[in-house]
Parts: sequence; C-alpha cells; structure tokens
Amino acid sequence: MPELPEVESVVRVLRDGVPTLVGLRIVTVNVAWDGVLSDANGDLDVAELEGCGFISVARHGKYLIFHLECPRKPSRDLIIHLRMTGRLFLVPHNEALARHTRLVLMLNNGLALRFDDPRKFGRAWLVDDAATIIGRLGPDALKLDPAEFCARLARHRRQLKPLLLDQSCVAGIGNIYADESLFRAGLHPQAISSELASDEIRRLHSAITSVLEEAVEAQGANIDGVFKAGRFAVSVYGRQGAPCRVCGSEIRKIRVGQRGTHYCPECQVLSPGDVPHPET
DNA sequence: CACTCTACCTGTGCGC
DNA sequence: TGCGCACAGGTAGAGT
Repeated sequence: MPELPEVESVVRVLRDGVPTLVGLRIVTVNVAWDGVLSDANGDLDVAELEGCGFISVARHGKYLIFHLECPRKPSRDLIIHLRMTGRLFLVPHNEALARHTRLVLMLNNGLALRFDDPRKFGRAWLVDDAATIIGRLGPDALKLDPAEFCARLARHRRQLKPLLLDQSCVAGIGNIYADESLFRAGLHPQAISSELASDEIRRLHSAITSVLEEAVEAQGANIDGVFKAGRFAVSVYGRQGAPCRVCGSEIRKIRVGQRGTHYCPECQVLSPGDVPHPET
C-alpha cells in the first residue's frame, strides 16, 4: 500500500540509486496491459514516449513525476500512480515479464523500467505539464506549512480522518498514516476540523510531519503479515484488539467515511462538542 | 458543501 | 480440500 513514504523510497532508488534513471533514454515501450494507460484524463500515446530521456524523478503526494525531454516536444511529464499494489523497479533488458507486469520501458543502457501491479489499480499518464494531473492536489504532506495547514483545516467543517485522506487538502496521506498521525496527535478521527484548538492543530501538524519523516527514514511501513515494504512500526493501524503501546487500552476499529479506522479510545478522546457516529 | 455509494481489481483469509 | 464471499486499498464520478 504505497503512501507518501513508500513512494518517496521509490523516488530515491530511481533518482539516487546506481544506476540512476536520470540521463537514460527510452528506446521502446511494451504495454503488457492496456488499462494502465487509460483514464478519464486521456490515454497515453506510447509512441510519444519512445526516444524521450529522463531529466528528473520527483514526487507530489503519492504521484511519481518523471520529467522528460522528448524528440518532438520541448518536454513532457510521465506521471505514475502506484495506487494499492503497484511496484516500479529497474530490471535487466531481457528479464521475463511477471504475471502482473503492466508496462515496460526499455532503456538505452540495457535495463528496463518495469511497472508491476497485481490489482490493476495503478495508472500512467503522459502530459505536457504535470500540473494537468497534480494541479488539483493540496500541498505535499512533507512540505506542509503550519499556517497553511491551519487555514485548510479551518476552511472545512469535516471529520479529521476523511479530511486527511482528501488529497486536494493535503497530498500523500493514506489510510495507514492518517490513523498513525491522529494517534500520535492524540486526536479522535471523528473530531471536526474547524473546531480544533490551535494547539491541537499544531499537534496534528507535527504528528503528520514526524510520522512521515520517520516512515521515509524507515523506507515505509511494516504491517504484520500484510505489508512489509519497510521498517516503520505502526501503533494503531491493523492493531485492533491489541493493547495501546502508550496506555494499554484495547485498540478499536471503526468505520469513518467508509474507511477502516483504528484508534485508541483512551489516548484519542472526542471533545465534548463533537458528536460521534455510533458505529462499530 | 459534506457526505455516501459505486466502480475499478484481485489476493487473502475467513466460514462452512 | 474446496468453494464462496467479504474485505482491503486510492480515486473519480454520480447521487443525496
């Protein structure tokens, strides 16, 4: 389940690894599953990718941004979203396709950039300007200015959990790190954004920042028996029924905005003004 | 505007 | 053992 820290790990490998993708050129493209290219924003024209060179590898929220120099246009941006189960890596040119390989970009150094995705949720776009795709997103969760974060919370009267997952508010937080950030901030997932006190907002901001920075450092989350990309140890996500690491209370799982939500009933108390839904 | 539902997918893990 | 099914997740789009 790639969220911001997992996507950042991919960026660092492709940008800073040996070999780096930067400076390499796409020779041919192999589309193993058509659906990876089609989307409401238009289909990717494979022929336009051939001959393009990688200028930079970056990220905004969970979107990967490959800035390209192209034969027929000054520049283009290849955008890839890994969604739930997508993986991106460099392999030797002749490496056999895996069962879940969706897209292969053959490169001019004997390697290939391969996109594997069992659940077919991941997508790729080729656009003149990355803003076409990421323009609607809020600021990246790792570059979140406290004052702007405060303004964005105040602007809506919404439950914190769905608001944190809304990529147009803040980009990069998914279900795991939303739960982890709210736990660290000591805030209930159903607390109302516009009703937070300023110290609560500060706590949430620093919780998001520290959780994500630690997770980037650990190269992603490590969730018991499910997801083991990195070493970040979760406190609440998937730990329903287990004791809270802080107070020993039993971690609960409820549904908030259709999403599984994990929290500690002792550490994350709803303030009197907020009305919780009686959910299980 | 805030929320809910549905669609998109398939591997996993449960109950029977 | 094997079958069926609910479930997980991020996002877009439609509907309330």
